[in-house]
Amino acid sequence: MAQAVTQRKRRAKPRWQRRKDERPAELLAAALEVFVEKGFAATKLADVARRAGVTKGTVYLYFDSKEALFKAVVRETIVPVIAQGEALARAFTGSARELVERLVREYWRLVGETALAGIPKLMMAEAATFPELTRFYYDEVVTRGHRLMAGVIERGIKNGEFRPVDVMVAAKLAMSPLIHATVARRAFASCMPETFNVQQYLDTHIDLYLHGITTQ
Amino acid sequence: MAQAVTQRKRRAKPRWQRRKDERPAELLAAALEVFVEKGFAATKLADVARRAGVTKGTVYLYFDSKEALFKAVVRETIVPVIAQGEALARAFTGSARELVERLVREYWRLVGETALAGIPKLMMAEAATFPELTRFYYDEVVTRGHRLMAGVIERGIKNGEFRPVDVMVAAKLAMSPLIHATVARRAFASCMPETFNVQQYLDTHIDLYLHGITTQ
Amino acid sequence: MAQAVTQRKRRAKPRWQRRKDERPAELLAAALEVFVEKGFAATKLADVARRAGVTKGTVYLYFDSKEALFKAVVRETIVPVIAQGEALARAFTGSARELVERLVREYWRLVGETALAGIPKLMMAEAATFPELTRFYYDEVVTRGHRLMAGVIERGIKNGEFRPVDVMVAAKLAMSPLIHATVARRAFASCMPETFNVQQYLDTHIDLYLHGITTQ
Amino acid sequence: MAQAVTQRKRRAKPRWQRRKDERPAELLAAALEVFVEKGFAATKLADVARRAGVTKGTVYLYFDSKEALFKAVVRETIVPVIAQGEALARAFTGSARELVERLVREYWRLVGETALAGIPKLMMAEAATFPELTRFYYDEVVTRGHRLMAGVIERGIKNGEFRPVDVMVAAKLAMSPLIHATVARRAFASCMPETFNVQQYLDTHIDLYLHGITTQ
DNA sequence: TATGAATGAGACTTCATTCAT
DNA sequence: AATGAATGAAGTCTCATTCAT
Repeated sequence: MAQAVTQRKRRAKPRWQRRKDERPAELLAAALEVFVEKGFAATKLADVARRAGVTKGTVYLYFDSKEALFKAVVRETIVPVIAQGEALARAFTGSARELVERLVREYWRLVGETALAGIPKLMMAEAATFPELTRFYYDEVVTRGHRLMAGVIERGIKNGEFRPVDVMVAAKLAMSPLIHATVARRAFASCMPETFNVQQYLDTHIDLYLHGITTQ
Repeated sequence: MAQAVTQRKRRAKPRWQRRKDERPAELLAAALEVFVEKGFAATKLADVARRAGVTKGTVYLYFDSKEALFKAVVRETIVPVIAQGEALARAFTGSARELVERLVREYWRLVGETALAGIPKLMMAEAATFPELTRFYYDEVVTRGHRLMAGVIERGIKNGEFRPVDVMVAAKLAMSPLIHATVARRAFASCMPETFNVQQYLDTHIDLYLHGITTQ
Repeated sequence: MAQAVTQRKRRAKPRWQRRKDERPAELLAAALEVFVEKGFAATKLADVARRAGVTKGTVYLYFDSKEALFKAVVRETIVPVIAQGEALARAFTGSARELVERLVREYWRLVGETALAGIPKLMMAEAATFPELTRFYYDEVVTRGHRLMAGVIERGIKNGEFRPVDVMVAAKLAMSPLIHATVARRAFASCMPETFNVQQYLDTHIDLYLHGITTQ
Repeated sequence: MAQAVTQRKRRAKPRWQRRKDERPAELLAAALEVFVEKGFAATKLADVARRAGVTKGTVYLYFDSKEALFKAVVRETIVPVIAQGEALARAFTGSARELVERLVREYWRLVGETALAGIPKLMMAEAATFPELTRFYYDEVVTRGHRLMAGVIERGIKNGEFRPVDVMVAAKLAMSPLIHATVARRAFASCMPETFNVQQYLDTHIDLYLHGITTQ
């Protein structure tokens, strides 16, 4: 009998659980989704909380304010991707052409078609509201990304694969169709015909771009 | 009698200027600025009103709601530009190469470096909030713009200037660096080095793009 | 018929009225009552608003914040009383004894038994929360009040009515039973027996105090 | 087996100290400090807990609620002082004059300059919030204190030391400068000049008061 | 036509209280 | 016995919208 009670107690589903360690990541993931969908100002913390499976108050155990949550979303989710790209470039042994193609496809695989795609959209929309965060993002993501690609292009110019061009400008032109597609795909998701084919878009970009930059 | 009325009108010193005709355009211009700067949710109608030189209440004499104002900003400011582009293409007599270049530069002149640059940014940011407006924008601006460029590319393929490619995809690739630059320039205005040179960006885009799509 | 409509329109009681000029004073009066009753932290602005016959939002048209409202309550209601006391003393031509008695009774008439009685209570309770306001109150009310009374006592000493004592200390001792009664009466209103007689308290204080300070 | 248990106990380093007996007093002391400093509504139980060296949850092991804690602070800290005063009076063998002076000085020694000084302040500030507690305090502290002093004065009248006066009123007048000083000293601590001399205030009060009440 | 005072719904944030650990 | 993560009610403050003037 005592045992029965014990068992019932043990089995009884607790109303909530302590998850001190997992909560921040769960909250960040939920916040990313909602911020991307609604924008910063229109996001209600109650929605973020609900999506993370907690209540409003809990958010404040882990983040000081809505603004702090927003900043954490950007700061903590995007930088690792850049690092991955840099590591990829360092380890790569093939031609510059191949590396450009590889980086483009990786960007899409890691950002364009994942939840991270929301980050560029957020920054475009909210940059003016968070100047400090924007500076961080511009330095640690935008510029660093461009430099990564510029390095590859420079290698290609040096070894004769590519025509001589301003490498930073060329890097921006390699990335901008990707970033635009990332942002626009989310914005116009409901409008796009089923026939729109991202892979074809990527393939054609790579084709035209490499065709355009290659010697001869 | 008519004279009496006239006299009364003339005598009465109006407390406010009647500007029934000019007001809407002034309000739309002010609203565009503020919406672009702050986003829809963070925009205060009082700010819009102040920038237009009137007070809150006046906005409601011309627009039913903040949402209606926002929709009007988008609907009434962007469509004319597309029409201009289409007219340009119809009238153009040179090569497809030249027309592509011309359209790119015109986009920048008419949108990229004017107040209209805010519209694409707004749509990226607020698309999810206004599905109906987004559908309108996608059909009447995005798709129509792409079709315009696609027609030019098709012409180039047919007359042997360009390699055979999917014309809608190629059109998107011709435009996306422009649109991305339009949006990003606003977002990162405060971060960009003085050395960033838009003309060089446009020149290089045209150069690489045409180089990439041209036969041979 | 048209006239009937007009009349009905004119008669119809408006849902609210514009009272730009009267509102601040009405709000301050309502706020004083509620702050005194509940204390600063436990006061809800909605209560203040309701008591002033408006809604929450209206309070913010006239005061920046709850804190600003609190400070205004103190700053704008108490100083005039001190000035009145000072004027009284200046104009008085009788003996020091008579003036002490007169000031004591005036304090009670103007503060002790009016809504202003709440101010000393508020300051005792909230001093630690508003250091700057407390400094203001201490300088402009407490000290100024003490100096006023000290001046009278000094006059009494000089003309031989009173024994030589430290005039500031004696002034404080003339006032403290008044202020304490002011504060305690509110706090213990519901506990005090009907038999408690403020006039007797004042009479006895004046009697004992003057008896104590008078020569011989 | 018993040994095994012992060993396990000895080895296990207890995460918390068991202090079932000391805790309540520690919590009451901490609570008194914070309640006095901030007022009831603005006091956070987390602050009280921290000052007592425990955490929020622990408070609830000893007190049912914030309100219960507040009431306990008042009920359990002040009554003993009254009892001390009563004992002092009973045991006193000197003149009424001397006893009045002695009680005044004892009040200051035991309340005015100790942590207990906060209690009167608290009651002034929070009386309206806790009617039942206020009734208790009024009966068991205020009235009892007044009766104590009134008894002494009555003794003085009977044996011819004092003039015939209403003894309860006179008792209140003996105490009110003390209580006011107790409360005001805390409130205006930061404003008071270093030159303010409590002893002189007490001395003068005793001097004037006894001078005023003494026969001839 | 224009104003801006007034409204009131709604969001962020705090914190007393509970309860899983 | 003690902790502190989680809850959720409640309050401050904002701002789109209305309406008396």
